Amino acid sequence: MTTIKDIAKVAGVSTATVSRVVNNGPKVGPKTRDKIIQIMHELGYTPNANARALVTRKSKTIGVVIPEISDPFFASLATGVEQVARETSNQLLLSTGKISAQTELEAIQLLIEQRCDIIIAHSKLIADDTLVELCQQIPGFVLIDRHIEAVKDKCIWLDNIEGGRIAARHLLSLGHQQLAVINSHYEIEDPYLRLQGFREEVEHSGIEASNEPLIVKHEPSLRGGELAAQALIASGKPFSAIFAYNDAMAIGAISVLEANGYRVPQDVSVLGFDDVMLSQYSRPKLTTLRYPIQQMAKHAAQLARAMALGQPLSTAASQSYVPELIQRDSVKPLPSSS
Amino acid sequence: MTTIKDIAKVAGVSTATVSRVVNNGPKVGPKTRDKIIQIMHELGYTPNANARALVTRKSKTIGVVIPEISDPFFASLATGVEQVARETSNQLLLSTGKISAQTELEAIQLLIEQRCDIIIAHSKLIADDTLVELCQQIPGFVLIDRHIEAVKDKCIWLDNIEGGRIAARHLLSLGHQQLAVINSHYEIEDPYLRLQGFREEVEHSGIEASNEPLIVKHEPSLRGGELAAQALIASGKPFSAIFAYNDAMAIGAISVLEANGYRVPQDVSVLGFDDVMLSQYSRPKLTTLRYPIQQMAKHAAQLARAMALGQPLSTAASQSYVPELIQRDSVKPLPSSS
DNA sequence: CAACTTGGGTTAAACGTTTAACCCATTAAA
DNA sequence: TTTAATGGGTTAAACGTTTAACCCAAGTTG
Repeated sequence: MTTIKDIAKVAGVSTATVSRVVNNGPKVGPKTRDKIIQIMHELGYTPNANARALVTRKSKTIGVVIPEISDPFFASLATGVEQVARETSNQLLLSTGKISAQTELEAIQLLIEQRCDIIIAHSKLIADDTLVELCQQIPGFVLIDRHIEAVKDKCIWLDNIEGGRIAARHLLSLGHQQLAVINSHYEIEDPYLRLQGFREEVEHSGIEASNEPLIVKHEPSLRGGELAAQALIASGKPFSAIFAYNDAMAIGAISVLEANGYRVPQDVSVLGFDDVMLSQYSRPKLTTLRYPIQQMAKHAAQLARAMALGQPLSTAASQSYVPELIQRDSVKPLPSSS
Repeated sequence: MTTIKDIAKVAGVSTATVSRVVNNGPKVGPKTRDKIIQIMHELGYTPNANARALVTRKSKTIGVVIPEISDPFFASLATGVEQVARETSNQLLLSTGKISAQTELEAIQLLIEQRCDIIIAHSKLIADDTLVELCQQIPGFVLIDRHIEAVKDKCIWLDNIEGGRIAARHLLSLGHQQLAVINSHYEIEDPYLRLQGFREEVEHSGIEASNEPLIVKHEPSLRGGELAAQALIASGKPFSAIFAYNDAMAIGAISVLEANGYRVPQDVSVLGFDDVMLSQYSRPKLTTLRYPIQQMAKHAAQLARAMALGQPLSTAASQSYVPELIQRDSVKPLPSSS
């Protein structure tokens, strides 16, 4: 590949001068500039980002760690980060680590090796201590979807408890009393917190103790939702509304419900979570709680950038987000017949 | 950040020795090795990938260019590439360029600056010549979803014409005669080629000339599908089966059809294209043509890697893929009443 | 006219690695 | 005992940039 030296030789100038025209620097006359540009084109020169990063100690790349690309939720996350990358003319380095704390850590490690100035990590599995250390070591390191009190100004997260509360309040306000929850079976915080908020609100509402919510756990996927709904039906217990862990589970549940003669929302209401694009495509269109992940990701990236630059972020936006109820067609009031 | 020099100083050895333990090289005794590893941990050393790339002239990163991350189709593409990246312990650098030939080219340029050994580009807008040039300049450069005869051994593409034929054959074989096509309105090859194949087969089948397929174009999205279906209905012309440009359009069309009293598939059959995850989630589950994009992306990445390494790919797999008919519930035979 | 400034450069060090070319003890083989 | 091989290192150049520190000629000022 052509280097700056080749150009310099041909143009009969020093590499410093060539470097200056590449970077639109000062100290080079218009004549020389034109000549060099000309030669650069002829020789098909492309600057070497590695050499640059090495000497300037900044890589112009922003790294993202997510479990996987195909999940639309994480794709939204990446898109949010990509937007700020574009705005700040940075590159996007994407690292995935889905399986274990080990692979998540490796994914982060790779980004550090690349000397990303900015890193947005979505990690559910790595231990708090490790993450705290990373936050402290690397200025531009920010956590998304996770709340660690010790480094909370480097976290952007969703208030899952409040999410659970909002869900419960909505269902209760429509008269539903026989509630069911289809939760994720993963041992991470989110399902627990949502359930906690949900229960809190249910108890709060003075519903009869005998009517404690039915709870069933499965993999947070379409298939998991189907299985969960089957379990719910098989239990023989009555329910008029379901709060699902995410939209995929909600949609899976709906299809099993309908296959079993329940109409949604006439017989059973189903409330989703996340508001991925899917939920608009499903029929009935899904009522759900919007997880503003893309916006959060943008925020995270901006925060990380500010941290990396050492400038505190001016916008005083809260780092904790509250999901928003999106009313579509899968949740309806309980017929007042009872 | 700690460098190899710091380690060397503390350990009282040369940087060469440290470098060797970092890379599991030979020529270092077990005692020294252990000591150095120990020190590396204490000082929290992380190798600098940029410096490495500079001197070895290989970056261990594989670049992908796609229009956007959020589209599930492109997310699948990226996932395919990511799989090979993981298998070959490479990094994934993702560059998006959606709007114009200009931005697509910029996205590629960025990857070249990073000196990616391997680049998989999805480009619909850049002119043939430019791409041919890139293919020739960069050994590990491969095109996906595009077929340029001059560099066809660096292309992986779908046979769109055959896709159109398969669609037509399937619909015709079920007795449908009054056909409609909902196509993408973008001025790229794919919609034309599919339509071409579709028409070919229709003419071939000796259907009456008066029954030429109804054609309507819109943006290839859910919304576009809705609008297209409306246009179809408004035209007043009869149709019993629709071939949609992609699954999103198909689903949009279905919702409008049902809203207008048509039942799918009893009154109208709808055939999608792509088989994104969506199509399993929709109801009725979508009959569609599978675009094996993830597999193609894997293939492209392997091909690119082989090219970069100068080893011709051993597997003699064809570089052109044919979509596969996935039968679900949105297409049914025409009731033989007529 | 001496003393500055300014425009347009050049020189050379530095960034953090890798690696070819050496070097020096030991030990083994002839 | 000489020669050869082997293990365990060191030295120093190179990768492609950027940038601080110089340098010089041609104006400008006072």
